[in-house]
Amino acid sequence: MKRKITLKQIAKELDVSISTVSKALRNSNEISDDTKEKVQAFARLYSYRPNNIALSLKNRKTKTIGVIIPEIVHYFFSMVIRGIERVALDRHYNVIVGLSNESFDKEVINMETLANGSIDGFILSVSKETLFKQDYHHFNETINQGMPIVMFDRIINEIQCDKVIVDDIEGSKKAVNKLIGNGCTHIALISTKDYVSVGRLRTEGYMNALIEHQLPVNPDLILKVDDKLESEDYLEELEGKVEQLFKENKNLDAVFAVNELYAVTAMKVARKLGLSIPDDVQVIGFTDGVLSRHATPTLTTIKQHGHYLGEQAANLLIDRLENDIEIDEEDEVYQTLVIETELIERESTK
Amino acid sequence: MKRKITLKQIAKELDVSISTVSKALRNSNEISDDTKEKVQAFARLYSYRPNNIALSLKNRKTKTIGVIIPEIVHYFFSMVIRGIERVALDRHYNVIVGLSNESFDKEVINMETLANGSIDGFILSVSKETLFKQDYHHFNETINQGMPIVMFDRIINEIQCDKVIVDDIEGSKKAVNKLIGNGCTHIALISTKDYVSVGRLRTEGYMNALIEHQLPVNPDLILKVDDKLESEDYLEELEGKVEQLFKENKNLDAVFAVNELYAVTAMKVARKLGLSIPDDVQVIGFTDGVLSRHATPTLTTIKQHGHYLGEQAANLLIDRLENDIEIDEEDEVYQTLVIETELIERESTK
DNA sequence: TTGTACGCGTTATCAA
DNA sequence: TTGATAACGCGTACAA
Repeated sequence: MKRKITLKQIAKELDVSISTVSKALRNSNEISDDTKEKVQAFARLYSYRPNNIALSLKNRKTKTIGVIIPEIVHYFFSMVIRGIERVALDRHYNVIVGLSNESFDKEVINMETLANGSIDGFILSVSKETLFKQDYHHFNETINQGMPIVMFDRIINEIQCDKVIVDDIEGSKKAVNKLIGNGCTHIALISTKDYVSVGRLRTEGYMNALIEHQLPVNPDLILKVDDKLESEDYLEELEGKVEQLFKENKNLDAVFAVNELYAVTAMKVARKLGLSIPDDVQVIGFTDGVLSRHATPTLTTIKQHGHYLGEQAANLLIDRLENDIEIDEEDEVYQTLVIETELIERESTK
Repeated sequence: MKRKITLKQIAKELDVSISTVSKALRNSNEISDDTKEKVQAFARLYSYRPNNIALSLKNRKTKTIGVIIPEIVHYFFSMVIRGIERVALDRHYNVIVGLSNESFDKEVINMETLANGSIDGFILSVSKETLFKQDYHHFNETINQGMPIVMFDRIINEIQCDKVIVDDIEGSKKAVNKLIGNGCTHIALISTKDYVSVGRLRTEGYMNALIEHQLPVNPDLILKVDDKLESEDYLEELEGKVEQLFKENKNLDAVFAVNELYAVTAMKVARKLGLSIPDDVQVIGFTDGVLSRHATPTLTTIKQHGHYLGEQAANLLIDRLENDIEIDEEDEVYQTLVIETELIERESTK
């Protein structure tokens, strides 16, 4: 077992100084061709690679991005990570992933451990608990320490940082407009409670579309589900509520759901009640994941382009890290990128 | 913007030496209570935290695990990451994630960048291309440098390292036994090409079960699909092949598929051909993911306990890292943990 | 009780 | 053309 070799060891072996080795390896023309040759050959033989940690310490930058997401077993978030990873690899950055698991405490802990020198900046999506508590001190502290943050999807408007969001309002409008265009007039909404920003925005888009088409906004058609962690019980409860929605609104002719699970559940309930999709009820979901593509019937969805979003977020962060011209003052300019959504039409709509 | 504070700055401010500060903060009884008080108060005020990078360099360990997986948008792999993360957080380790995207080159690059000091050890699942090429030099080199590897799921037997695998053979037997128990006699298998180890093992389990029940192994009932990256075309091709399987084997009364997608596809094709599930055809898949739980009908599956697998892998690695008694010689003892599978019965079987 | 010196691995600067 | 030294931030053995 040949341990990792260092400059010092090479220097000792070849009986030259450490700095000579260092320069020779970087092909400095301070060094004679002879020595360069010798050193490089030896280094190659022992496959020398500079130690990242030492470089990080010296350069005061780690070339590592910290990513904190609420949940990884989730189509959208894992697509975002894929996008971040892709750009990071291209631009020679590493990615450390922390999961908040929707918990405020874990989010804080994860951020604190990473902020102590392990990374150069954060890309994160805020946990539900944090959104609920509205306690944002950890974000502010991180930013105050000079560590940039890029928030995506679940963002906090008041925090001064770069943001990348999905065009939730427009996306929802697209969905509802499609349903209206198909002749639906009693369109139900299945959403989350309002403290989840994306649920709120998608609800807004839903209402905007109705209003713009002079259709009434009927509160009875709006179901806001408590978004607990997924469990068997939860699923039954969800189905129960959706079934109730259908039964109390016999004239319901379409459903717009703010995520895949709600949409698939709506289809399941509709089928159970003997309704045919898309003839009796048309359904559109948000997030174009595996569930939508393989549901029966296949689900029309609003695609968020999570992969692209991740790429944009990573570029935003790395750009800021590398333009380290230290504007320093209060007049930092932050961007908010909006990623367009796309309507993917499948069998659940006409 | 108050930049991260260091021992040096505290020392300067309080007009004491760096080591005094260091000791005071670690509550050394070499230091007077007065000084300790003063230093600690100051440190608290400026929320001093030791720099991880400096510690890593000093201790020659990073307390960071490198995880390389082929794909993140994948139920099983993301569950494994969740498990790894959980243990890592508990045991005060960070997790750097690298995606090989099923590519040999990316796997190599990712490992090389991480191995140069960024991490203490690897947890990884081998990419398909690597399995196909059978080029394992990067694993051997890493291990030779004294960096431990834990392989999971897609492993390589010849490599000397700890391993955690799913009990693929037994799991498949469970599935097929269940189908046989339900009276099925013409059980089709939809699997991947053989170079994917798990596909091969699951095929083996399928055959074992048949043989043990004195049922014939009929090659016509075995479909081995080329496992390309998921694309629209690929899906159509898959459906075509599965449909052909059904049509050429009218007596087919059950399908065992080595993943969710194949299983769901089988159900879709069966439905299209007017076959009822589970009355005409029963279906079982491998991997108990979202797709299975929300398919129609819901899918009976073999659950792999990916979360638990991840936890075990992380514990195995960290145990090895921390028992650094340097056995050094050839007589290292490596373990292979086998994670039991579980049959989750749902609507697609009787 | 406090401070000095050293080393972790690297690079940059300056001296030889 | 080469080498010594300092610095990145920390902890610790040893000296004062």
